[in-house]
Amino acid sequence: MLERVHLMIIREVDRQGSLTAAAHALHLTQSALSHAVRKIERQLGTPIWDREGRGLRLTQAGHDLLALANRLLPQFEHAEARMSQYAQGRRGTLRIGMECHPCYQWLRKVVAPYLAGWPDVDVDVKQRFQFGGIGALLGYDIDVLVTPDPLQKPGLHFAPVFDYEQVLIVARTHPLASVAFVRPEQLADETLISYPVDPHRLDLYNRFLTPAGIVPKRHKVIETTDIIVQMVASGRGVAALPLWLADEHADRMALVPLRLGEEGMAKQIFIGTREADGEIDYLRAFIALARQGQTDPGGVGSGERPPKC
Amino acid sequence: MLERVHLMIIREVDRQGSLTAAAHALHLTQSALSHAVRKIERQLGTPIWDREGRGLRLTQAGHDLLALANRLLPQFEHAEARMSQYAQGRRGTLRIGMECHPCYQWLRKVVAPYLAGWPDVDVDVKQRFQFGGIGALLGYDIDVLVTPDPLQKPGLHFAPVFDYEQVLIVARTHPLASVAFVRPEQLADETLISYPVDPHRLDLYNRFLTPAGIVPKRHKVIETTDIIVQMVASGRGVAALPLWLADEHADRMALVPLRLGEEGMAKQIFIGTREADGEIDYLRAFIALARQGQTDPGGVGSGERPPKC
DNA sequence: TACCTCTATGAATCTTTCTCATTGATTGAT
DNA sequence: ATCAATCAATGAGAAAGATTCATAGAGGTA
Repeated sequence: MLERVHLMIIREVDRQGSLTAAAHALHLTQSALSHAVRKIERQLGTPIWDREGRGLRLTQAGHDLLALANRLLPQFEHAEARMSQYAQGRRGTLRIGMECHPCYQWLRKVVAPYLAGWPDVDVDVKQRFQFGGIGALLGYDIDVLVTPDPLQKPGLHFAPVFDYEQVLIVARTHPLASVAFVRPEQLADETLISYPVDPHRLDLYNRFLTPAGIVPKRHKVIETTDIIVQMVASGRGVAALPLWLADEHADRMALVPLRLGEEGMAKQIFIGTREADGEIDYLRAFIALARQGQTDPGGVGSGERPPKC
Repeated sequence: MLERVHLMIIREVDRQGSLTAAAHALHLTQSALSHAVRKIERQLGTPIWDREGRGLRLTQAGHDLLALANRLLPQFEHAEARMSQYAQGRRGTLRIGMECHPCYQWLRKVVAPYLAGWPDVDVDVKQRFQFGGIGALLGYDIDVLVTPDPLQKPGLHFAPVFDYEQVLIVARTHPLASVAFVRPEQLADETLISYPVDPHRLDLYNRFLTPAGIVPKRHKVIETTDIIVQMVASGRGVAALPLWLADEHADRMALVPLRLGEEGMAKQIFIGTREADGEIDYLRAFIALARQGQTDPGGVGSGERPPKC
């Protein structure tokens, strides 16, 4: 029978490149591994590796098993970690996925009181997903997804947590700095700075530039909000940010937030969960706390600013 | 270490309701199971069941593990099945997911030549998905998804396979039978028959009725195309079908296909795969064959009708 | 060719798992 | 209340399985 060990062997051989090295990594002798491999290959009836001289190369079957290992082993590991948390009296870990770069600051304001209110629950935040946030949610890599794209799917549930306005930030010395609002055409000759996200997922394109048939002169990609803000302040480009984030930085930097279009660009952040998890109390509590910010400005975090912004 | 056996035990105890019964189902003695359970609980540091008199009830930790078991065990089983196919010289099983009821007839015309061309590949078709077709694709429950909703996600790839026109079918005796095309208002007093799908996913609502603010008088749900057609022919309601399917039945039944709106309702069917599977030859071949129908009417199936319809 | 490195294999040993036999506890029926 | 039936727990011995040691074979390299 195909066992967890076998998957571990396959994964380790792939990582280390040889049976001998994998054996050491697994704290076994080379002989033990060889025996184990021989046995499982005989049981499955198909080789996992082609022996090429002194080396191995995965067969088609082996590739399948490696993919299986990479999918299943993390789940085993996570389950064990969770069990050991239960063992220590802790409730579990709430794994939060973020598909919304600038929401990080907002999240911190939700997580702080949550950790205080649920001392036996840990929180983990992930930001990179092989199959996107929805995939991570469906694949049980995360328990909660913070995203601007709610995407109704069976088995999932999305709830809005807050509304905000997306604005363009420019340096105070920028020619556009004094306009009442920005038109798409006015960006045709600008350098746009954004997070490293597929442009098709940026609302600045979807809802502003593309409908007007405009493409900015250049598009730079930067990971961190702080650097983006500094780049903009130094006049090297413009960027789209939530108004509340822009305001926070505008205090300290030479920045001006500009309305995108005459009406402004309204956005919403949603929080997604699996319907199957509907009864997990500490998860419900998190969502309740997150949504609370929407209607009760003082409820989340420092209270220095309404979370609705 | 948490092993596959443990998950099997947990699943089986849940299915059978008792350790003793589970033991028999697993071809073990009750004693063996008891020992195994005791050991894994000691290793994990947390009980999996609360002992209630002579019975067991899952703890929170146990529920987690049961969920894990239900997620992982099928994947082990599928992998083993695939290995045994490799062992027999077969290439594997192409698991096709269908999110498009009436496409079934089309699929048969693609599958027939595919099976002939790839004698060492099996085909399996699934139509029910816990997390929807996309979830099934991401969760490796299927390898190919046939769907009208392409839904671009990272890690997935969608390709259009054919276009068709969605029409309304009514009985030949129906008052609407002679109109040039149907307006939304004309359905306000009708009984609509559809497949059992969430109305929000029916384009008849999304693109026709809802924009006009119309709701049909009744909405009946039926599983099989044949029965739907018979119900319509007998004057008990109207239904939306692909034109080519409607035509097929119109030959034999007293049916009339009607254009939906002045322009008609154009639809497209897509075929989705995981990008990671891009190099699997028999999968590429399937997609190639499926798309072929789009441009080469004689290429798929009986040739009695252009697959584009 | 000599040498190094990697995998394969047989036999012995050690570890784990399973069964048997038995006990204690709970439930339902008489 | 007692008896019978059912279920889980446990200890000891048996069976099965995994690991190691020692060694051979094979491919690549200097």
